[in-house]
Amino acid sequence: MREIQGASSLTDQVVQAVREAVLSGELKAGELYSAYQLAERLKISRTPVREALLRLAEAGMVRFERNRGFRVLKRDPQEIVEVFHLRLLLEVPAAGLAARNADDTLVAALRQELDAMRAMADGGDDARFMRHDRQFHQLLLLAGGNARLAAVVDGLRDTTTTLGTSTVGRSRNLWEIAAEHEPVLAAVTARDPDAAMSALRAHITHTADLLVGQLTDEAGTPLSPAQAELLGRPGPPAGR
Amino acid sequence: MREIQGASSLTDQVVQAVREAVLSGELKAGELYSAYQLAERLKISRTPVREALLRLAEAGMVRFERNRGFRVLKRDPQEIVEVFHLRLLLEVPAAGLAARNADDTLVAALRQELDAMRAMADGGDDARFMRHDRQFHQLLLLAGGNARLAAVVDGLRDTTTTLGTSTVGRSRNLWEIAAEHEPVLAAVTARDPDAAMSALRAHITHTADLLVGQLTDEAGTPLSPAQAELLGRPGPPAGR
DNA sequence: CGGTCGCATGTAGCATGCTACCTGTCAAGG
DNA sequence: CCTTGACAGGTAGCATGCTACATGCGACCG
Repeated sequence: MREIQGASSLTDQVVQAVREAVLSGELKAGELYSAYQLAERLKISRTPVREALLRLAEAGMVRFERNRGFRVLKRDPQEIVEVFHLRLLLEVPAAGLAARNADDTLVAALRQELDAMRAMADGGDDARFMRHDRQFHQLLLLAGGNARLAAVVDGLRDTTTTLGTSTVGRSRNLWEIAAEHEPVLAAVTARDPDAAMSALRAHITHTADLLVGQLTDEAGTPLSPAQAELLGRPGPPAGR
Repeated sequence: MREIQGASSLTDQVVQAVREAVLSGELKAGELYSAYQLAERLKISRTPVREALLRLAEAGMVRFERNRGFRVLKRDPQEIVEVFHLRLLLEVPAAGLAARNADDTLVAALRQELDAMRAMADGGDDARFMRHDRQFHQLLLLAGGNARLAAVVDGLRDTTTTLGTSTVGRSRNLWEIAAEHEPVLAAVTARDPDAAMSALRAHITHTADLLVGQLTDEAGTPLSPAQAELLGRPGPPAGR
């Protein structure tokens, strides 16, 4: 018996639809929209639309403004920095635990996702690529033994996904990103926690740099020293 | 001009009410309830009740069962371990950053919260004590420079708060808990990141032990080695 | 011509109607 | 006595009605 459950609810579908609309630029950040019109456009009632927006509001993607509408929030560099700081703090140690506890099933599953990522990179299919990327990280995090940690990181990805796909020179980056997962997988295969941690740290840091660069190019405001420190100093300052 | 905004919504009030009801034992974990009846009991319509429950469901406090009702979820040791593992990963480094960046305003604010905690411990006022405890941690985390990190931790506390207040021999523990904050404050005052981190680590670990002990006493199932490892090995294995 | 106020418009938030469906019960049939 | 199946009760999920209110615009007044 399979669980269906997740895909069924109209609310869930709207959440997905709004995410994609923001990604595709159909809904622009900073702009004001109405749940009324959105419901009409989707040919459903206002209730599931509202509930979906409430969920997205809690995730920080939109904000309700009483009697005016809802606003798609802008992502500023500060936010990206914060999200990736969190990801470093959480994913790096989790990868270490995963490498320590790894079994062959995990290694095989990770390999499969990585292969899939490469295939999607060839095809230039951003969306599918991201799905497999995400799945790769999820597998790793779950293997770390903390399901809630995996859930938190998954939520964090939602907030950054809002940015992505500047659709420019993307396919080359896809290959680079896929390549960065290889050392992680190798370390897990070798059951080497330290190597897994540093490989993942490099990967996440690089991803952050790409996104931050993309945003600072647009906005023209460079990163503050304090922001840079969050990304450069993921763990306890370690050195005394 | 002051922002009011937050406290107004009926939905928010219901969220608060349900949290308190779970705490007070009015709503029992594992039991099945209906949004219908809850709305009737609160003398409001079903919509805000439903929206509040949806928010709590996302936070992992309740779960909807289609056409049956919603269930208040049981907290098992595994979950507590996961939450505190996360708190160690997030709060400890944040405390280090806070100590590094601390200014006198922060120190004064922390001192104030700690004093308030002691006063509430004297009065045996659990609820208020927890508010100041929470505020102490929030101040520290925000000083770490990552607002989102602070928000995530705040959410984590929500899920554990569901447990608390076994109301037994509590007042003595309140004093102990307050005392554990003293070294943290001292380290921040001295701008000593390492000391702040180890003090906070000790505090969080101790809190986790108390809660886990409370649960294992009830359930009789001791912690698995894997679970213990999550709490004992907060950061990157460090050595090496 | 500049400033104020009333009003039309549109929205979030709340209340309520409606439907499909899950579950427990109980009676009929083996 | 056990199995089966119709049925009543109750729920989540969705649709829709209703209200207070925030805003922009234009008329009216100074």
